[in-house]
Amino acid sequence: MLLELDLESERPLYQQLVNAIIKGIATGELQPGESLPSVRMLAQDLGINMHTVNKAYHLLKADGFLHIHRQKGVTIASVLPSADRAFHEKTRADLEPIIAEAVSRGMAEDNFLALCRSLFAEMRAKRTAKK
Amino acid sequence: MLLELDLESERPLYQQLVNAIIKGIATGELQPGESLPSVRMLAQDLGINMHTVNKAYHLLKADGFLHIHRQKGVTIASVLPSADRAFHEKTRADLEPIIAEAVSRGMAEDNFLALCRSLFAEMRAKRTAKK
Amino acid sequence: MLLELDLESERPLYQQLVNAIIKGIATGELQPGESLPSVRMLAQDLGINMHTVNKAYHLLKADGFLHIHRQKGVTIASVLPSADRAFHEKTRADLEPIIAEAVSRGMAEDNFLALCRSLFAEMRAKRTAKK
Amino acid sequence: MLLELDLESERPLYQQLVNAIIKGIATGELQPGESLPSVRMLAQDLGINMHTVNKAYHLLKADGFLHIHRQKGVTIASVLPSADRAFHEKTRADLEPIIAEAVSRGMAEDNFLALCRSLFAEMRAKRTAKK
DNA sequence: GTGGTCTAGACCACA
DNA sequence: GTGGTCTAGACCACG
Repeated sequence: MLLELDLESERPLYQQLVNAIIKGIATGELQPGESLPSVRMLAQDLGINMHTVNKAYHLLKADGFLHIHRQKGVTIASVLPSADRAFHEKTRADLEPIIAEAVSRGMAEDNFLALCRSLFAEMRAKRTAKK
Repeated sequence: MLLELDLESERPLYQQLVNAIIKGIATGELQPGESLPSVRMLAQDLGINMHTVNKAYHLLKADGFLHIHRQKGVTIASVLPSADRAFHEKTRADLEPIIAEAVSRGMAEDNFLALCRSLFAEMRAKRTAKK
Repeated sequence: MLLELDLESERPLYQQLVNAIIKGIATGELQPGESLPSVRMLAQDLGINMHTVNKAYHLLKADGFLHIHRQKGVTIASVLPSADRAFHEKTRADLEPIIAEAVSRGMAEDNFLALCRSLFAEMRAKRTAKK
Repeated sequence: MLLELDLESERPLYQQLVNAIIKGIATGELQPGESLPSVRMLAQDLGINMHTVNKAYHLLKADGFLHIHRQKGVTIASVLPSADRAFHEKTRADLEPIIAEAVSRGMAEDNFLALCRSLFAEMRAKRTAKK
């Protein structure tokens, strides 16, 4: 899997890593049960510090996306976390300011929904390409 | 307009302020051309630091949502910024990790779109109520 | 509040800190809403590294015992977490090996319960002494 | 005796093994004087490293639960260690953080004691069933 | 070789 | 001055 970090971004590196891995899961590039590089390996590959990778891994572990074994290393959870109520609320809170700005700028609801659909389609595209 | 800040939130206060004002515009609570409290007034009302309000105002000015006159004070722009290409790309970038997580958690696309629609409806609701 | 860390112990320093703070809450030495020293201050007082204190604080935050504000610093939660089902199960899992060894060594159930009661009494003692 | 190890657990395998064997003694599944599988056998059965089993056995030997003879193999001690003063203190130290958290979370002392009793009962249950 | 822990020290965002 | 982030490098437990 190809990971690209933007060292210039305001978004913390560990957050970018978290997003990249979740995206990898969404697109099927990372399959449940699959192994991830060790913290040190990935850190070296990305040219960042071990602890930064470690933090990303632990956040994903806390959310149930990863399993971390002391010896076997890190793997994608075989059973991924579900879209529970807490996730719905978090998503709603995240979307609100985005949609508020879209409305303020006069973006049509249909355009916004089309944008969402295209992103969903993008995830699916890689997923099926994989098969 | 009623502003609610969450001092416990991880989101910076100035960011919450920006979001709240944009939401106010989206719901019609804040009309184009309308005046906003002075930096000092709002800071006092909210019990926060003047610099925090200032930062929020200037970010909104940079985005074209506000005009800041040395004499006349702060007003909502009479012509709001449009949903230009840059905004589309920013929105796309913001939505990507959200949608990636939704997909990873097995949330159906329709559920996600329904959530977006309900947020749009919420904005509209206040808008028409206002009329 | 007096914190004592055992640098020789196998138990990680951050874990000892977590335990000490929870004990402080149990005995009433630390009251809900009360402020805790900043990570740097406490680290200096204890002669340990800032990150170690930080880790302890974040674990306690994750469990709902602490609030961490970017500016105001760290405070004991005003509403402490409850003894929910997850806590019961964790406690049961923690107690099992302890009780198994007690049984193996022929310790009478009553003696064990008396030991528990004395520990409860100890917490209460400081609590009422405080009042 | 059936041994179940949780490879995903944070608890080291050797520690789980120690606990499992002590629990076996507590429930009577393992009787004083009884033979245990050799290090190699058990390691193979459990699919774990020989050194891990070895470490568990030696810890139990140090506590007086096991005898290790070069020829006769490994057996449960015919005279089990007693609940001496050192054990009382260790138990007290182990219980303290657990009880502190229970108190902090507002768990009633009676509930906690009931939990302990149920665990004692569990051990006894298997013991009598065995007879 | 893996992650876990701890240290030391730096720069930044926030208010 | 607060916590947040990141780096660099060390030693240890585990298997």
